[in-house]
Amino acid sequence: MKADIQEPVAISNPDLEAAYQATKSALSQRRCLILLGDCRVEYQGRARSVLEPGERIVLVKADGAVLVHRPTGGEPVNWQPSGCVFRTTLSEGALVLEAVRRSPVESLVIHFTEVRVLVAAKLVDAGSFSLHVSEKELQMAVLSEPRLLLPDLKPIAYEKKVEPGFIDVYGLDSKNRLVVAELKRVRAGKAAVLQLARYVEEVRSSTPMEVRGILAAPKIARGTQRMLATLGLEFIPIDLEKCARFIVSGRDKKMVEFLK
Amino acid sequence: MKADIQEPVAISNPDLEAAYQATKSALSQRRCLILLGDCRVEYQGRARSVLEPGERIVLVKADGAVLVHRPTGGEPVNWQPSGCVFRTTLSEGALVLEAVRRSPVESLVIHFTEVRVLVAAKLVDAGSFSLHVSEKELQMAVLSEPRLLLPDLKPIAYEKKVEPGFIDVYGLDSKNRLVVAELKRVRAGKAAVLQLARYVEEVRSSTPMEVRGILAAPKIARGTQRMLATLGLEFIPIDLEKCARFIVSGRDKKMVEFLK
DNA sequence: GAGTGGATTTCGCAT
DNA sequence: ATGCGAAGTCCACTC
Repeated sequence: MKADIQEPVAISNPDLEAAYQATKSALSQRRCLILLGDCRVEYQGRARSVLEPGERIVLVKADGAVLVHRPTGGEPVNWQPSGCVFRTTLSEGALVLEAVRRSPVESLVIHFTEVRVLVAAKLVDAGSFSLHVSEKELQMAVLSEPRLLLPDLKPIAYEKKVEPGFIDVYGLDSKNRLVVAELKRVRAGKAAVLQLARYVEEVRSSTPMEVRGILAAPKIARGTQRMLATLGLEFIPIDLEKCARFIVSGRDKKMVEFLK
Repeated sequence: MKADIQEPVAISNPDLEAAYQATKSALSQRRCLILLGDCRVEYQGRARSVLEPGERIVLVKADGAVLVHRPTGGEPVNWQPSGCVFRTTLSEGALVLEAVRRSPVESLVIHFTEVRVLVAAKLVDAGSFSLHVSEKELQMAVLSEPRLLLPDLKPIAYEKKVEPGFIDVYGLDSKNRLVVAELKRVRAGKAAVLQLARYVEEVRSSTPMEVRGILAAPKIARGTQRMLATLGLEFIPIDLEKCARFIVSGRDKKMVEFLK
């Protein structure tokens, strides 16, 4: 039946010949393919690796991305980014799947000696994905509602370039002190403090104005509080929940772009 | 049959009740679980995300890691690291899989309205994984064969602690100049130059000896060459292929450990 | 448990 | 293309 080609295929314990045919069919039709079984994996490219035989889950996606997953751990042990070219062969009692890509040249070769489950399916996925309160969105929220950071903050610029890097938020407070703020959406650590310190030092050396260095984050790592004080910087805790209410959309982002 | 419990299970188009039972069974037995079907995903924790309905592949590993993969792209759209606690429910005509973890508190909720394929299997994977020519192995290769870096290098120490961090390779050349080398297995960028500069500055300030700062990498980023010259540092291109021939095994690593 | 640094990081954005 | 910084980074290792 022709319609079956579009239906998901799930085969338990196929022999290698059947797995080979199903794999070639799935790859040529750009369907997603899942192979579960005993395999050996070699990678050569930016680095080199060998994964000795064992049971893994191999996922080949519609765009040619490949993932080899062991039974544990969140990350694939081997992978290949999308856009691979495939070669499937049956040789010496093994199903060999080779995924090669250019730029950089790298190849992933998977030898299956046994396939326990094979799944092939054309997936339809048009659902939108939205991630909220990213660092960028936090920045936008603060720029559109500066009181989230300081009640009397007037932003002048954002991502202002200074020698060590970019100042997240740059502005003035009601006492005409320059405000140099570093925003972190997660707990601020030593690195954030040092980053801020470099910005503040640079700004202070370039103006006679008083400069406030502000580290704004949900919380601060233990022990870094003292470092902040030593460097004459301030920590301001921010409420991500509250900031989330002021996240600005793409269109509204343009409203603060003139600050740049 | 009891033996079947250990065999991989692959079910096509199960109704939600069957999928629910199989999912609970797989999770309680800590088997790997693959669900392919139409789902909606919500994440809340360090950030927040919503993934509207569509067909995806959900992978739950034996250690409680969760991956939600769309039909394309190498990375999961949503995930949860290992060590999650699960709750599976059937509610309002949907199979709901909730994965929660502490520290940080975050939850991933997957609502399946349709399961097209379910696979559950206990995977046995004892195969070793070895990645060659890692930064560590490059370091070991250079320590065991210093001429890979300089024809006249005599290593004194490695990972030598100085204030800014650890010096990859520390030694002397035939003219009794101190050598401070920073190794990179990929193209060296500005960061590597600055890192090396800090080490060299520190060493120079602590000795009257002449100090050579050497950045060793397959190649160097455009524009950083000049920075190197300005800072009085050297760039030495290294051949990873050649280094690979001198990669030392775990046992041999002990041979250079006295340098530490 | 938290802190540090590497990664076949990947990804996105600006140059 | 390249460079630079962020990431729900993840991950391993140290303290």
